[in-house]
Amino acid sequence: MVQSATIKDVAQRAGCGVATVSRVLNQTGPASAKMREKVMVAVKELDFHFSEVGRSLQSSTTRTIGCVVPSIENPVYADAVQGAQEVCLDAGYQMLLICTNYNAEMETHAIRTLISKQVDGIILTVGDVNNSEGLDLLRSRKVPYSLLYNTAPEGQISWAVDDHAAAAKVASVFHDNKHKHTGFLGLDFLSSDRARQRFEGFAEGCASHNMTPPALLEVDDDSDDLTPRLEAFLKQHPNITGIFASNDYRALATIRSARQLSIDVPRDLSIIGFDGIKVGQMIDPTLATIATEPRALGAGASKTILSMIDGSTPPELPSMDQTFSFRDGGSLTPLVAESEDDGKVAAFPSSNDQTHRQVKIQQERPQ
Amino acid sequence: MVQSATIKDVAQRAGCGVATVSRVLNQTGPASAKMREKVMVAVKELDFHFSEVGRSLQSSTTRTIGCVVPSIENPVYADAVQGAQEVCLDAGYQMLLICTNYNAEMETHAIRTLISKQVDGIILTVGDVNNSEGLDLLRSRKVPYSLLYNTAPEGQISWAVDDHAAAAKVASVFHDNKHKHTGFLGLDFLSSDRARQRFEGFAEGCASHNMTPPALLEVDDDSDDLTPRLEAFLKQHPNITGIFASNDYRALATIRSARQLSIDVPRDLSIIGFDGIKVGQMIDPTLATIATEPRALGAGASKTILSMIDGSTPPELPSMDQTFSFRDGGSLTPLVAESEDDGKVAAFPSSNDQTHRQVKIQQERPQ
DNA sequence: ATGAAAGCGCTAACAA
DNA sequence: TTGTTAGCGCTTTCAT
Repeated sequence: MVQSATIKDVAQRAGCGVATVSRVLNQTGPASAKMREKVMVAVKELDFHFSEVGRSLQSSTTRTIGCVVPSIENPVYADAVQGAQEVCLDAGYQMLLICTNYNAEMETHAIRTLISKQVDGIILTVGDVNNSEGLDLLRSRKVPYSLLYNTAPEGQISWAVDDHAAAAKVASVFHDNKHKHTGFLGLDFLSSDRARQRFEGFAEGCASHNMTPPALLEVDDDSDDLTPRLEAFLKQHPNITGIFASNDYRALATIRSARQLSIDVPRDLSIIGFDGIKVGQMIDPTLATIATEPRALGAGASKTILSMIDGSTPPELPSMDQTFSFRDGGSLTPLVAESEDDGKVAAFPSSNDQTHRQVKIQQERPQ
Repeated sequence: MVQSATIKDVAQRAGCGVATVSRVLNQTGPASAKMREKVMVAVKELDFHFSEVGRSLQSSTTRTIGCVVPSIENPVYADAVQGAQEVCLDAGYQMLLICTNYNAEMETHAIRTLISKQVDGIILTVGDVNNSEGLDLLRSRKVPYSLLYNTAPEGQISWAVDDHAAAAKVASVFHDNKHKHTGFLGLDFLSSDRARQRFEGFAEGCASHNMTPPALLEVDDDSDDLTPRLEAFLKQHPNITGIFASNDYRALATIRSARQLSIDVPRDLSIIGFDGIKVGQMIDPTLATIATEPRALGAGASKTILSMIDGSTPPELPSMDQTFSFRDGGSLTPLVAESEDDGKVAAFPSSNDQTHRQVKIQQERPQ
């Protein structure tokens, strides 16, 4: 890497002191027209640009924002980071990105690194908001930070989907469509804040609509073959008519597995996903889901950070129910109950015989 | 942001000079056991960490790699960046990410910025390899860089899919499945290197298999409603039996549009996509596509950069045909030709009447 | 209006 | 073995 021209080179070439060059270029002090001219010429000739490193050392500001997320292979984070990055760039900041792969140690290390690099602020998603070494570090160092996709602990700012409310909304949608017996498909839901919020919100929503408590289908790993698990699950809970999958990929996987089991979606089983990924609307049936706006959340987090840095008034967080919306899709269909005696009788035949299942439902359908 | 302890503070506390602290911490010179001890204690007490900014100024190295890609909303780039980032992190480097939104000005600006920040190397995808201001800049400044997803100009290194060969492979797959009349669906294909490569490779592949030259369906924008365009296209080219979409999203959109036109995929029309996104295998029909490995490419680009920086032997580029593989899927079906007289007669009924189309094909199918 | 010089945190050459 | 100091590129007093 060839040595770039420094301010000294410019000064020399322009025949003046470095201070003059600095003043001219930064418009931070007086300068005669001829000096300005000479400096500008020298700058052009040398194609001079300030070294941000020198600047940073002197100003103890780096115009860099750190961003720590689990993985941008997850499009939710990718989009959020993209949104955050754009806002930073517009404000003349660059973004240092570190992905932690859902690893707590990496998380702490990443934050340490970013502090060492003296980023002016950090946007981050942590594994556990209530127990994060990195977060403690940030607080003790008074580094501005803004949480992203974490449930905000009291008094803190987090740009996140209200998982609890969104999941409750799913329950209410199922209820509106006459589904009474539902299941929740989640991954690792006991160790992840977000998954737990979704399950609890869903369960509470079901309860408040007098639906049966959702049955839980927990998968260990997304690479698992879902089909046998789903089969066993449906055998065990034969009257389930709707499944809430904790994200869209798992919803798609569920549809696929159902198909392999000759269970038609939505005729025999309704599915609702979470996130609102783009492909959900490009497939058949389209995916009913909770649509979220990762870009907007990322952008918001950036705006919060920038306002903390320059002391301007922070952007307002969206109200809880603005962080998501239900998006209808072909994977959800209203259920026409066979009998309605007090809701005690299953709205769905309890036989697990697929043929029967299909036939019954076909009968139930409007046409 | 509270002021962190500096090396001076540590020296003071340990009762020694700054050089000693530096030597101890960097293990870069002699130090008595007791001095080492005193320093370590002071470091612990102050929770001292080096300021990378100070270090960078002095060493003119930042342990930072710049990464410039169009957009990480495109999962291909997101995955590549993730792969690149992981390799950097493992080597103790951080990554500055700038997305250009497919904008050439942004691209140049991004590169200038990264140079100002004195990144030690840059991984980048440019719009036009043969005419890039940013690339010129990098060359004149002798900044190590590695191209990603660009067709490598002679003598340069680029971690990319061989679009031309991959597209030719698609033609040969169509041929193996007895398709003779095909179409190419592309976006902005004349101004983008990659799209052009894919079209040309496909066209050449068709030619070499004595298929008719592919008909071109160019869309202006992914948000376009494809359905009417596809309808007009198929009306104009009634004997087309297979479409190669220039990426998987467009392939999915094509399937959806076909469905709206009562054209069954793959019965009436086979579709092959490009990229190999995850959802391609989760939907029905599964998507036949060119599978690529963005992570591996990103990781490779990082390794190249790192080797340029430390002067070690660079990783070997994968051979052209290792950069992709054809992945079969339900969206492609073999065609059973109606007549085979010298391949001059369409393998597909030329009527554009959908019903007829379906009926004809149903007759043709094995069962 | 301009320049000389101090100092940001660090490393490395040189002295002791 | 240890400390002093120059200097990396820049901004900012403080003289002039």
